[in-house]
Amino acid sequence: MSTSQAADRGEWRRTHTCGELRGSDVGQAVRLNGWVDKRRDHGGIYFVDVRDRYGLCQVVIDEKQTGEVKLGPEDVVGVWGQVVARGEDNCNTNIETGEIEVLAERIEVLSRSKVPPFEVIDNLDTAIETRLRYRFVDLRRGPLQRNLAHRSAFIHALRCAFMDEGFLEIETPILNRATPEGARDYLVPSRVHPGEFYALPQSPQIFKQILMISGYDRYFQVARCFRDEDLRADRQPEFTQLDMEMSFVLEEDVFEIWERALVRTFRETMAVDLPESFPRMRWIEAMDRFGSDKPDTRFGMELVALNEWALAGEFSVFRDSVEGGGRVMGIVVKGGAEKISRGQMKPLEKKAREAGARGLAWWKPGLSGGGAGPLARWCEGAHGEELLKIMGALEGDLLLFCADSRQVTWRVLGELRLSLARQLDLIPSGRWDFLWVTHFPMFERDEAAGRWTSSHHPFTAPEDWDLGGDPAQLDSRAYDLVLNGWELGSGSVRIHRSDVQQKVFELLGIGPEEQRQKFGFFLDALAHGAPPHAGFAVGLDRLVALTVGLDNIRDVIPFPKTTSAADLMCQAPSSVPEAQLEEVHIQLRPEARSPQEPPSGADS
RNA sequence: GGGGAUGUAGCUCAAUUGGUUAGAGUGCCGGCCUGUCACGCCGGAGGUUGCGGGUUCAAGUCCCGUCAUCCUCGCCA
Repeated sequence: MSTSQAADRGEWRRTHTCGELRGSDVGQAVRLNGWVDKRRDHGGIYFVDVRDRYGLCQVVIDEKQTGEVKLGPEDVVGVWGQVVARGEDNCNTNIETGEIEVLAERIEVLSRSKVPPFEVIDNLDTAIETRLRYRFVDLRRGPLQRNLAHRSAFIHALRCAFMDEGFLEIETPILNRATPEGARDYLVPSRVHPGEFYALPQSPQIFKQILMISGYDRYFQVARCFRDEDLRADRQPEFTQLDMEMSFVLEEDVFEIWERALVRTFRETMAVDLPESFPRMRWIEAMDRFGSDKPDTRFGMELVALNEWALAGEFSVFRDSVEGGGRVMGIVVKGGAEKISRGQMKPLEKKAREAGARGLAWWKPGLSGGGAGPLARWCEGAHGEELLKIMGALEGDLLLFCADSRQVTWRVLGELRLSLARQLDLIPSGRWDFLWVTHFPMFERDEAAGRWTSSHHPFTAPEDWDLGGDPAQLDSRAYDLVLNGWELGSGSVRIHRSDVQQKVFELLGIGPEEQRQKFGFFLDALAHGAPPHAGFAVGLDRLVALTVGLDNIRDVIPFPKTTSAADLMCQAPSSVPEAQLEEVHIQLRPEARSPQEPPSGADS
């Protein structure tokens, strides 16, 4: 065996991948390349599994043939040899190439590997920290390779779907102008404009609207977006959207395009048949039935309104809540009387309080009235019977209640519903419950700042173009796509009239001067022939994660960042030499200065 | 910014009330083995117990601080 002779001569072409040889290839002379996986040395006979992203192939080494062979884990090798049948007794049905093996004539090590920090195996329980630090090893593992291959196929199918619908794929700038509102921007200092900064796009929103104004009536893009906000399992500081926009359309047109694209993509990449059309639900209905604007509709346990019943009863907490403009709602946990013990009520109550409730009223109805729980004494006789009827509950169920403002009631019961469903394993698997949520409110009140904010974004069209009446009551033409309780994406019919856009800015407390300064170009564009238009963007990381059964988006992203937005492999972010800062006219504040040493990454 | 969890060998974990030389599995290295495929057998190396400080005769263990990772609330138009 010689090291890198082949490399010196450039003879590293392979005839086959490690995953493709079959019984029908027996007798062929082949050349394989790959990484050394498992080795099984029996003295006179030496088995080596050689791996690439297509699979695994057993190579048999007889050192009388090949000379001495010393292979370490993850060495990159080239193997010349002959495909031979394993014989019935020696077949390995666990791998695709299990009928054959390659009898090595020559082995060359193209590249030696250090012992890897963890094994390249499918079922790995190594800490994510180590995996991210050595992501180049982690990415060799089957699950990651399958996830990224699926992601590639999935995005390809979506891209084809939009191309076939006549959409143009158009790129928009990464270096943008910082805009007020929305998430915190990632900033990039300008060298040629001292003291000025670009912002990375939170989304291509304004550019895609301008593309509509410019007549590109069907646009899409696989767009990277950046938001400098704190991370979650389903949130990375940079993420990918399939972003699109269309002119001369209504909501339904956008929905139908996406339904066709997703049906096709699920069929082509997963052999899953989605329904031709997804249900639509108004925002207010989602909130009243599920306590969430991204309801998981795979299971029931819906919220039940109990105002009338509460007013007919004697329980003053409930009565006062309703009379004070609040509401009383409840949920039924089927069979919950037995499944949720008194001791298990404590964590539920804690959860309710965390969601804003002042307490948690509950009732386990008894056979002949009464039963258990703080509410039992208020549910005796006909009043209790009435409650069971309204809620569709029976003896043996657990009934949970919340009396508060409608926002708190939604939130408390919405969270209890989800938490109980997970705890009691009520969520069926294998379901793809897509849902369009429509008619979001136009504005939300920011009490702390004493102003209105857009609940979607400030370019969203109102239901009423005159924007009359109480801003709190205005519906917008924004919509979300929800899958299994995850918000996959959002969009809206946009404002195409500069007068309406200015009115919305004013309602949001952005005065004429600020409008001119920050959005002048956009208002100008709107005043130069803007077609009515609407659009949507889907978070591909989330969608792809869901389709491979993950609740964390990290493993569908090749190089994800940690919850503190660090890249553990490259150790980004890092400090930079003073000279580089000078070029971009930046002087660090004292508390931001790091020691002279280059950053170690572990202590910044 | 707040809350919670975790941090011991390359990896995954254990270590009694604070008490002897910090152990196991796995991986790695060496030896043996001609049909293994989670190969087997024998042997070996491998530790700043995240970091800093404190309490104590004695700290992996207790206290304070700090860093990192994960989950989460706020935040994410």
